Amino acid sequence: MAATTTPRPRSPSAKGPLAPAERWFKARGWKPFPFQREVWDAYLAGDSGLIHAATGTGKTYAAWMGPVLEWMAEFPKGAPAKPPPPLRILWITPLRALAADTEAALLAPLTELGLPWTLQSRTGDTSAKIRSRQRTRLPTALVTTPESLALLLSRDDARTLFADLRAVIVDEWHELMGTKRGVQTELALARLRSWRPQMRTWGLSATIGNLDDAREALLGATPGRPPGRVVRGLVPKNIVVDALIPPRIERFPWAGHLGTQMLPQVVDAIEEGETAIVFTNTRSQTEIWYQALLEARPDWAGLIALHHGSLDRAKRDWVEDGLRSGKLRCVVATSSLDLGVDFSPVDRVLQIGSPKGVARLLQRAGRSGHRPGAVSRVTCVPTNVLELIEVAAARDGVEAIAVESRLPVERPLDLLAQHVVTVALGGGFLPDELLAEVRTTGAYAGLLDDEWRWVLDFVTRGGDALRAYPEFQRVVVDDETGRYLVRDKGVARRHRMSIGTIVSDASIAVQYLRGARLGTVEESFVARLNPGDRFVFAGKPLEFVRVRDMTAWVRRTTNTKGLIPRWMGARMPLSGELAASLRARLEEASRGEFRGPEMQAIRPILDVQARWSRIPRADELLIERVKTREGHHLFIFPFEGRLVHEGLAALFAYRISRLTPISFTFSMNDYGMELLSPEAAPLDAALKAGLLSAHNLLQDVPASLNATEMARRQFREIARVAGLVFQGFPHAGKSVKQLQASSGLFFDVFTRYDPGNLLVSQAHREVLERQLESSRLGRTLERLAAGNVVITNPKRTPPLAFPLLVDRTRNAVTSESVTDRVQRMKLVLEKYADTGK
DNA sequence: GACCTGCTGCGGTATG
Repeated sequence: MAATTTPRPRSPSAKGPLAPAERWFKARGWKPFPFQREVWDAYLAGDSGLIHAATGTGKTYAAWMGPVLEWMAEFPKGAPAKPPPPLRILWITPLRALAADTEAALLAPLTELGLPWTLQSRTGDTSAKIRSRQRTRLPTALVTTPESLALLLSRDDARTLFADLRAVIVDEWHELMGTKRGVQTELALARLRSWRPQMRTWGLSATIGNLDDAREALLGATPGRPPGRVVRGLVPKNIVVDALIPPRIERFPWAGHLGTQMLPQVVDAIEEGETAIVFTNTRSQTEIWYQALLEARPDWAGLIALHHGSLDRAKRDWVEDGLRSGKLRCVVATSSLDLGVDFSPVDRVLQIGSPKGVARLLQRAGRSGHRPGAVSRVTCVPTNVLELIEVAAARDGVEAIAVESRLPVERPLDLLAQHVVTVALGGGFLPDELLAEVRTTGAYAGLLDDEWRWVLDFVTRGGDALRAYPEFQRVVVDDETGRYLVRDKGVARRHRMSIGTIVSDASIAVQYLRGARLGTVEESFVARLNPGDRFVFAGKPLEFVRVRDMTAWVRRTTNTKGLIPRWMGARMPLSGELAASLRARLEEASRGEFRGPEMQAIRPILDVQARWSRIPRADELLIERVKTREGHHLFIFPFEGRLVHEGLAALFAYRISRLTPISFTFSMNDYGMELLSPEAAPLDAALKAGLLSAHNLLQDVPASLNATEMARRQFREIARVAGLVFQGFPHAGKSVKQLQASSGLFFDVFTRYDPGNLLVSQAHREVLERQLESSRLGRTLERLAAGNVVITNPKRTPPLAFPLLVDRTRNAVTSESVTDRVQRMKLVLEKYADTGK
């Protein structure tokens, strides 16, 4: 390169307040991104805000350097080395594993810039040494989880602990927001802000549909607070969504979700890259695919692994290390690998089965190409013909950045009760002051005076029903000062041990007779086993020996043919965004337009659908009437996700049965539902009578299935969070069955003797919102009522309906329970209406 | 053509 005499202009910030950060970046051959400078400037100006950017694009240092620069500006000539400054920065993350990782990443600038700081994660490394040190003094910067933060707030010296706090950074805020863990974080932030009004809050988030809501929830509803920034980092990386196309579509199944027919293509795809993650939707599916891959490629033994939430932590850590170091060629995983440590060597991501949502697919795609500017690619593997449409729809969603929203949780009173006890422990409170503080959170901004009084009564006297039991009088009022306090040592201990909002599923451990724990399976699975039975778990063929102490003892065997455990997890419905894209793709197909390789491939099947019945347009509700030996089937296709269809099926059955006595058997999936009856249902009359009307929703919708029983089950979480049931000491804990039994007892007692109990109404509300997606259900009915109904009478079961037919044989829901549901729905709706929501 | 779906996450006592 020719020498040039032109002097380079000095960077304007070379001497400014950002200089140390610029120097630090330069030393590593980096250059700050404009958004990083923007955040630093905003921080130094005293602003709070939200940064949204993809992972691996420098948002960590965007958030971290603000407080670092502030400190350096305070000591232009160098800070005194000793003693290290007290807690200034709190870094909140939803994952223990992330805490350790973050700690390592943040340490480098501290040492290189010569800051006399201490930095520790309270979680992650749970060694007794760090714990006891933190009991006396906290580090300058602390990486922690929402639960650990709540524990800190329960210390009686909480206020002095945070006396020097300058900044709180909440990592992965999109993950927390929309859950009770997020609300717990909001409450903690409100507490900290009341002590440190100048404190700055920065959130880090992936792209979601409602970033402004996310910022509001994070920054709180304090009157007169500055609006706060939303800083956009490097977001739309190049993301490629493609698919493995079945070689012979006419031989590809019309139903099913395993997808092992695609094994050869998946093996080829794994071979193309250095390291791959194969995502599946369920835990049992990872076990099945792991075995299948091993069978296809025995030479991959030791090079492939599996990862899901029921595997022992040690095993998962081993897998994550193998992925990070590049020792593993392929890991089959559930969303347990969605978040967390950065696996830079991963260059191939496959998704088996429906992606379910745009955000979810983006998250998974982002696990590859984990460097700024790199291309992220995800390859979808259909497990049945119809999923090809979902792939095309998901790509549309990714291209249009039609990412799902995370809706904030509104005033959960179980968590408020927990928080009130935490604060009573952490120095005590005066009711009016705490109420004002709680109302500065987004979640409780609309908290009613009555609700607040009810919560106070609940923690001090146990509410109306438990008045007679001293153990529920957890908080007492000091006669002289009027402060609410916890005096009882046992109450304090039990409370600290049950802080948090996560309620575990029923499970029992699986362990070698002499040796390592493998993970956990459900009690119901073990109950089916006899000694000597074989099953495959954690990728290992095992022989069941016996159950003792909540542990299933096993020994190794060689025969890989055996049962595979199944876990009853939540049912993820197709997201509203993806469902809309799906309807749009069908609409195109109905006009004879087949864009892209997936739609081209599925064309023969959709031709069958069109010949036998019809391909519905986006504004059409397709209803297929089919008569078989089994009876009269109605197949109805709103394309709104399984949960909504569950509610709709119950509603439709109820409305039809009001016209004529008739009983139905149901099945549903993400596309629609089947109502099967021995006689033909009076469909036309029902439509005329308002089958699809959203009008009488509040009277007609039981909002559904076995609502009381569902609420009763939901109450387990509420009872746990509110502190009604104590889980017991670690390792000697109560079984989940016991917990379910005692929380069920509370539910029954409250329902009968304490009709005003607000936790019971909360259980009903949570069932409606979470398990039945009632607001989406209402919107769906409005959409259906505004569109056209198209009824066809196919001779045979067409492709769209076929999976419903298969599904029903698996788990039939009879309309016996519908009658019960309908009876109960009025109760539910009255309660729902009572809460004013 | 008659065919196996159901995720993730945290925290904690006591020690004669």
